[in-house]
This record gives sequence, C-alpha cells and structure tokens, in this order.
Amino acid sequence: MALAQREKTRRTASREQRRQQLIEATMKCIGRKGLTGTTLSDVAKEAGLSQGIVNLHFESKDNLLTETLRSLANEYKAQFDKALGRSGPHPAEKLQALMELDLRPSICDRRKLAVWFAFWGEVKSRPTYRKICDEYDRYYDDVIVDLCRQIIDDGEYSGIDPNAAAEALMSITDGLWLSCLVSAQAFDRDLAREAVNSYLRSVFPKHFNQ
Amino acid sequence: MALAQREKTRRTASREQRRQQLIEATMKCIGRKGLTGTTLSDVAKEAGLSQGIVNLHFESKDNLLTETLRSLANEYKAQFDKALGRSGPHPAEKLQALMELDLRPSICDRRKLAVWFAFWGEVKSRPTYRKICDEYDRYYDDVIVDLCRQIIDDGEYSGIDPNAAAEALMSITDGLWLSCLVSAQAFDRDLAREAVNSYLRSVFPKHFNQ
DNA sequence: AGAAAAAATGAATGAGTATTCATTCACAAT
DNA sequence: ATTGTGAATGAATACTCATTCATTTTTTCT
Repeated sequence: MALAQREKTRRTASREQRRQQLIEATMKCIGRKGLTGTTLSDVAKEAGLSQGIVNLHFESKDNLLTETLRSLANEYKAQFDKALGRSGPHPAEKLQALMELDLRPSICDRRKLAVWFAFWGEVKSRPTYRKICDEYDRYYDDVIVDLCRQIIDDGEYSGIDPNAAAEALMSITDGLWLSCLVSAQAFDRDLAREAVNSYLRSVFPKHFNQ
Repeated sequence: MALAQREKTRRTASREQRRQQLIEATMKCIGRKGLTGTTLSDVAKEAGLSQGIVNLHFESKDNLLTETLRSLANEYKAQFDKALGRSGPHPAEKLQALMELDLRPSICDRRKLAVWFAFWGEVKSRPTYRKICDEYDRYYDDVIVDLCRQIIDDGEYSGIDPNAAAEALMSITDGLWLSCLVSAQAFDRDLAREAVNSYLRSVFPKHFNQ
C-alpha cells in the first residue's frame, strides 16, 4: 500500500504525528475560545479523537500548552530564518525582508495572533512561557541589532544607536499586531507597511528611498 | 464620628467602594496568577473578604472581569488626558508628553502590563473585551493623528502620512510594553526612551532636535 | 432602644473538567 | 492464522470552582 493512501485509512499514528496534530488542534481552539476557554475535550474533539488522548500523548494539559507555545515559536523562527536566507545580501535588504515577513497574512492574521497574545498574557505568571519567549526574542534582537549596526556603518549615519533602532523596529511590529488583533476595522496592511517604512526611510535615508 | 475615622472601623462599605476594592484585588490576582489562574476565592481572599462577596457585588465572574478591564482602561485614559492637559501648548510638546507617559514606571511596569496583556490575550474570543479596548484606542488614535497632522503642517514635512506616523508611535509603545513584560533582563527605560525619540527625531527633525 | 434594612459570611451545591484506567482495536512480526 | 505491542477509546473518578442561600452582623431609621 502506498504511504499516502495508507495514512488515510490508518487509525493509529506515530507519537510525533499525533502530538503535532494535537498541537494544531490546540492552536485552533485557543484562537476560537481563548486560553481560559479551551478544555481538553475541546482539543480532542477538534482533532477528531477521544477524550483521554491528550493525557496519553502529553501527560498533562500544562505540558500540552507549553509544547504548543514551543511549536508556535519554532514555526515563526523557521520563517524568520527562511526570509533572512532568501533575501538579497545587503543588510538593508535583509532588514526589509524581515519587516515584510511580520506583516504577511500568514503571520499577521487575527487567528494566529490570538494564540500569541494568549500566551503573552500568561507570561508573567508562567516562568516557563516567559523563558521560551525570551529565548527566541533574544535571538531576533541579536540579528536585527547587527543588521542595524551594519547599515549605520555603511551609511555613516550619526546620532542613531543600533540598539535603539532595533528596539523601535521590533516594537513597531509587535504593536501593529496588537492593533490587528484589537481593532474592529479590517487591518489596514498598507498603512501598517507605511508605518514601518516611514521610520526606515527617515532613520536610514540613504538605504530606504526608492 | 468623623468620616475618615469612621471608615476605619466600618465593617461594611458602600457598593461603589466594595466594587473598587474587589476590582483592585482582581488586578493583583491577575498580575500574580494570570487570568487562567485567578479564582473568585483568590480575589475574595486578596480583598480580605468572604467567599461569596464577588457574586454579591458583581453577580458573576464574567462581570467582575469586564468591569476590571473597564476600570483599567479608564484609569489609563485619566492619565492620558491629564498628561495632555498639563503639557505645553505646542503639538510637539503634547506628543512628547504622551510618549513619556507610556514609559512612566506607574504604567510601564510588569505587574500592570501583565493585566493589560491578560485581557488582550482574550480579546479575540471575547467581543466585549475587544469592544472596550477598541473604543478607547480609537480615541487615542484620533488625538495622536491630529497632533501628527499639526506637526506635519507646521514643519512642512513631506513624505510622511499622519496616520502612518501615529500608527507607528502607538505601536512602538505597545511593543515596548511587550518587551518589558517578556524580557528576562530588567527593563531598560533609557533604551526604550531612545527608541521612541529616535523615531520622533528622524521623522520630525525640525521639532525634536534639542 | 428596638425594628427594619442592608451588607457580609461561609458552608453547601452542582456543573464542569483534568486525569485515570480497564478494555478494545489496529497493525506487524512470526 | 496467531500473537504481541503500542495506540486509542470512553466511562469512571477525583477535584476545582462559580454560584447560591440560610444565617449572622452591622448600620440606619423611627
């Protein structure tokens, strides 16, 4: 039996496949019902499996949620690294690519953002969540500070600190995500892009005009 | 008996006082244990009152949480309006004052931010929360867009849209709040201030240099 | 002071939910 | 085919927590 066809009729799956399936179901549930509203029954139902399935594969709800956050963070990092690799060689191109990534519909979308914010909302009271988020953030920060530093050197800009520029840029996207999540109107992607670009153009005029 | 002294020995309080007291206890609990972790027992205990007290004054947990968000939002708006009123007459001064407000320790502090993010984390699945947040945000947006417009007119800046500038500025503070909440290191207020100022200085150079 | 009203208590209730586990099922190896 | 093994089920269990309410305490009114 071919593997693809085999999967269809299969009633059992490998541990890793099931875990991934359950993590995806969890994200859907969190997106729909929030973190306070998702129960293990919900997750099992969403995955089309039975009551006890989560404890079988994750031992506890706590564990499931932690792994879900880890998976979400990993997924983002993969896109980040891909965007970085695919973009042109110049730091300005790389920076531009990273900024565009954050506004892509696959990332900047209410359902996905709801999951991120659900976890951020618990960061203060859950050191594990905080640790995971912080670890990844530090990596992004390093990359972006470095890009800003190279751009500053290259353009001989004065009066701008690479750390401050990086902090501002990363903050802008986080803030835009919040407004995408909260605003009652449809998210205005062009305005968001313009918010980012207006900054890039003014701080690094030699690199971001045209 | 003088009113002040009377309050001390009082065992019962007016409806409004108790509600406020319970809302404050709720914020403390959310800050400490997150939204998923706060129970009505916790809130009652934090307030030094008995089990059933929340239902007596708020009818339901849902109600308590909604009122807590409303109170949080109101408290911020009061500070926003005060900052606006106290600052100098020029739009650039007003804008500066608003940006500084968002980084003040009384607002930009992990315990307070944890409460904000806890609610934002549920915004997608709770239309009431969203509505409250959006309502206030729209007001701030109006004010800040208007200030940016005046600054742009005054400085005859070209190539910058007041809506984009306002969006970027508001986003920066939201993003800085997230990093204050998540980062394992102590929040670097000077760097945050510099991130905001770097934006203001480069986009509105005639208004924000010295 | 005594009665009536209001506020507060905290034990009891019961709905909801994470977790356990005895049993069934699917598949692969022999 | 038979058997061993890991996957999956779903009913039962144990527990948490919002809500209720009969009772007590405090305040107000006459």
